[in-house]
Amino acid sequence: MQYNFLEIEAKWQKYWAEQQTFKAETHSAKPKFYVLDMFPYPSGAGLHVGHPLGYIASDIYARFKRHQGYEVLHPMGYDSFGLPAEQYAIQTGQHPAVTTETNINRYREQLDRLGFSFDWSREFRTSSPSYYKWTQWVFIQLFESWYNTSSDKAEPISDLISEFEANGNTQIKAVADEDVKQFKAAEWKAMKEEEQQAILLQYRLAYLADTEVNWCPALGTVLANDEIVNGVSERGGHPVIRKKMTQWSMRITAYAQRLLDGLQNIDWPQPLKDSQTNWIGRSEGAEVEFEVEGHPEKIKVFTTRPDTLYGVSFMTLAPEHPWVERFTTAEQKAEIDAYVEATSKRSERDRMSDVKTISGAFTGAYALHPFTGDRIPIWIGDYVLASYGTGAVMAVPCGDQRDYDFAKHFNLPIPNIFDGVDISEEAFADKANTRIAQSDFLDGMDYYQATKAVIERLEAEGRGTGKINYRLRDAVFSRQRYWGEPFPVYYVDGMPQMIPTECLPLPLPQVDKYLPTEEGDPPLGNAEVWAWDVKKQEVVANDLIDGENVFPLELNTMPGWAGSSQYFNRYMDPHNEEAIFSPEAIGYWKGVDLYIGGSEHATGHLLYSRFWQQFLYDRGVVPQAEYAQKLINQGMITGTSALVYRVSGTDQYVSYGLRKDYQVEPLRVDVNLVNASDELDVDALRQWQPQFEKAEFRLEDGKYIVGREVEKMSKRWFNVVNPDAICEQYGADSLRLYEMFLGPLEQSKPWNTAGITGVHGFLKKLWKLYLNLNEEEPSAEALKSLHKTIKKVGEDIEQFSFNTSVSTFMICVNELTAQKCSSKSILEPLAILVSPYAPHIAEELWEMLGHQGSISQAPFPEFKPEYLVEAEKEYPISFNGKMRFKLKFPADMGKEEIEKQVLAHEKTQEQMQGRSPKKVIVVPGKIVNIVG
RNA sequence: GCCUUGGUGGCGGAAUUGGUAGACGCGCUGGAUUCAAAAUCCAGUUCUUUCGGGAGUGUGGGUUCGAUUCCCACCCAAGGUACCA
Repeated sequence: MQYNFLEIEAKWQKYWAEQQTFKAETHSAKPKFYVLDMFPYPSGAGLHVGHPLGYIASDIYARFKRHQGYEVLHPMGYDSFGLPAEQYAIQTGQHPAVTTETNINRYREQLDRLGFSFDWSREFRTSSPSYYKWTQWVFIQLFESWYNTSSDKAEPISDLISEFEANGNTQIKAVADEDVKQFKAAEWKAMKEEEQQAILLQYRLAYLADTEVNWCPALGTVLANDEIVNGVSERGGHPVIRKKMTQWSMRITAYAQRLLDGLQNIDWPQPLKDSQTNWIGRSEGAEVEFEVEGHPEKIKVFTTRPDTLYGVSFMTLAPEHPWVERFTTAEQKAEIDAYVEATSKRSERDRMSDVKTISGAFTGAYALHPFTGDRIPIWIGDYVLASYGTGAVMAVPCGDQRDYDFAKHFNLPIPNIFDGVDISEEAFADKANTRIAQSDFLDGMDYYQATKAVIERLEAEGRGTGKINYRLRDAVFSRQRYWGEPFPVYYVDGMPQMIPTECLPLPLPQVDKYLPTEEGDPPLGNAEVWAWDVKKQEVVANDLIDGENVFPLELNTMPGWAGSSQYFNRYMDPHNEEAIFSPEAIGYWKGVDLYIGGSEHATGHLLYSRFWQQFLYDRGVVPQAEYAQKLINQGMITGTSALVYRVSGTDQYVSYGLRKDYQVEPLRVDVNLVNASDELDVDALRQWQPQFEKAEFRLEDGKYIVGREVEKMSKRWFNVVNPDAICEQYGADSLRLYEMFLGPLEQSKPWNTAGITGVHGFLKKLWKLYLNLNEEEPSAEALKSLHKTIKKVGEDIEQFSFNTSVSTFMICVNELTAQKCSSKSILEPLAILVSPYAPHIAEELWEMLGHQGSISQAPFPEFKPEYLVEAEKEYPISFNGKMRFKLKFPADMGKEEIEKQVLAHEKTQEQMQGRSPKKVIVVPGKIVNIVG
């Protein structure tokens, strides 16, 4: 009987689907385990072999946990709102929902072929109204909340209103807009409703504000900072400019410290934690106020070096700083105007990449030193960014290299306030070795002492305060797109109002065109039925808008990360229509125990979703502040491109080894035309593309050998390998094993289809072992092979070292084959061990062993150390640390006896060549080392 | 520049707390089987060698009886981040 993988795999996939083998029960007496994959965006290109890597790993873990007796939740769904479907809609007029549906079906087919143990009954898509109902619901919760700094958590906005009514806002400690005005209770009560709403908006966690945004004209939308790479849009590479717009934002900055602190409690990869830490960018220092000569305004600066306050010799404002025009003197106006104009023309990218050019201009104004009263010239310079800190810097050239370079360039003074340090060549920025001088009351202090002293005095004199600054900005939450979640928002006199939660979901309206309107409104501006009737509580036609009962709805939609920020909780109770999830469901599943996905989401999805979770935790919706205890980043699988070498200007192609003798240009060809020995199928190439039809080949040893290059798997390099083709030729079990066998999960590694014959051959050998099953007592050898494997594989899975378990299986099967083992008592546990990795063949073998039903719940075999005990140990005998030969001794032989026998051995004499050993080290059970 | 991760045969990669470097697989070489091919099976495969051995885990030092593993300095690659005050 042959190993017919196609038949076996189809059979069991059908069985699992029909029996709902992997359906997770929320009301289970078993302990729970939640294994989650980052859900995919279903692109039109389908899956290539790189995509399932993480899914295979998580599936192995999920299946392993089922064998261990856990109730396992292992769901899958689709992040199905997104740009590509919308772009396609713009080009073709086809509704994005249609494209998305087609792509999802293709994904599902491909996923099904790989034999994953997903509970498909829980599947959802972020673009279905039944799902985004709850995305809209969370948005409303954020709108209805503010951040209380005193209790350090989000609280209902109704509490804030009560506080305003009782005491005004002077006592309140909250995270809010910078420019909130102070008022008393009586003043609050006297305000018009509209005015009150405007103030509340300054406190809400989801708020509307005029913000300077990254506007991408080509995409017609706003982008978040992390959607911009090197100054151009991540998708499409279009230029991005700064622009002021009224936008929804999320007050994620309120959670900066908690997002930072939370990292210590979760088992996530260090590089990922580092990039979140970096992104949040906490820095400790002081905010200092400088008076300006002849002006009522005081310039606030943030500094991390308050200890160097006496070293300030000038001040630099960002050219975009709002007060630049105000401070500039008549004489300097022309120069400043020209500089501001020039800076505004430079793109962010320009300013970023050009670090050598030093530029700036003097405003003619002077600030006054808070302690000495010295006059400090105010400059502007494009090295200061308006978006960081206060957009102003107190320049200390002796202690900061950029300030130093600026001072040198413009001949500004560089006072030295460090004891015993030479600053004639460069600034001195070493905090640890700082000793302050020429600084009045700070002289002789180190960095810590001086910083403390300065902050104390600033606070005492009311000229500044200690401050912690974060790089993290509030997240812009509006997108000028069609294919996203609509905001559950309508506008009364320009003030946003929430649609009642019982009326959700607010579904996306139909539009004729997916482009912005002629007036420049977002695509939803094309909808004709997009107004809210507060009486009827339903969406009605726009021409009914009367400003009394019918109001316009929001035209923006939510960004890509909205739908993925709480999906992991929704899987716990995905079809609940009454609540985002039931208390029982969240109470049982609690959170994700293992989350596997790519590291590219480090500062996007993985930061925003932690923010939403913290918020929902504050509001009592979820029981844990962090939703994923452990996270693993799977590495990328790269492609191995194949190159042919065309002799310039001809139709001749020379083999790899001959290319040096000619002037050639390398061309990439389809990797599927090349075999395991790098030989090209030249006839297939001639048919592949017309340009090769008349090609002539210069061979070496009768073969055409291709060159190889490892690079990202991509259609344009012709190195994409489709998992469907692999399943067809070798089967899903072979593919699963091979993906794991390639190397450690977290590392990136190149794909080369050739190697798959190794694991495929292993499965065939495994199959053969089960063809003549018997009930005989197993040999000691066979028991040893089995228990060695149980031990190693169990340890490997817990450590996510899947590559080494595949090797272990191979060794075990090689040994059992050599032993001619057909004993059921060995092969039955072996089938369970293999089952998480190669589930189809394992099910079939389980059936051959005489079982009915699925292997998936069979208990994981127990390791018994007594089978590994050996009577003899083969000792490596090394000389000066180098192993030279081996000797066998009884396992219980003592140190002295071993030493005696080794020294007496003729091979030892040979090695020593008459020298006498200086020292002999015997580690029982390990090694013998002779020094001499 | 800074942070992080990594560097072992022709290739992917193994190597418990420091204790036999190169497991396992690909590829390659030779052989068996076959009309032939595929498939399968057997033997060999780090380099070097005067066939005794010798060298060897990015480079150079150090600790140790013993280092791929620990320490110091450096080089290279990948990922993240950046006029961040």
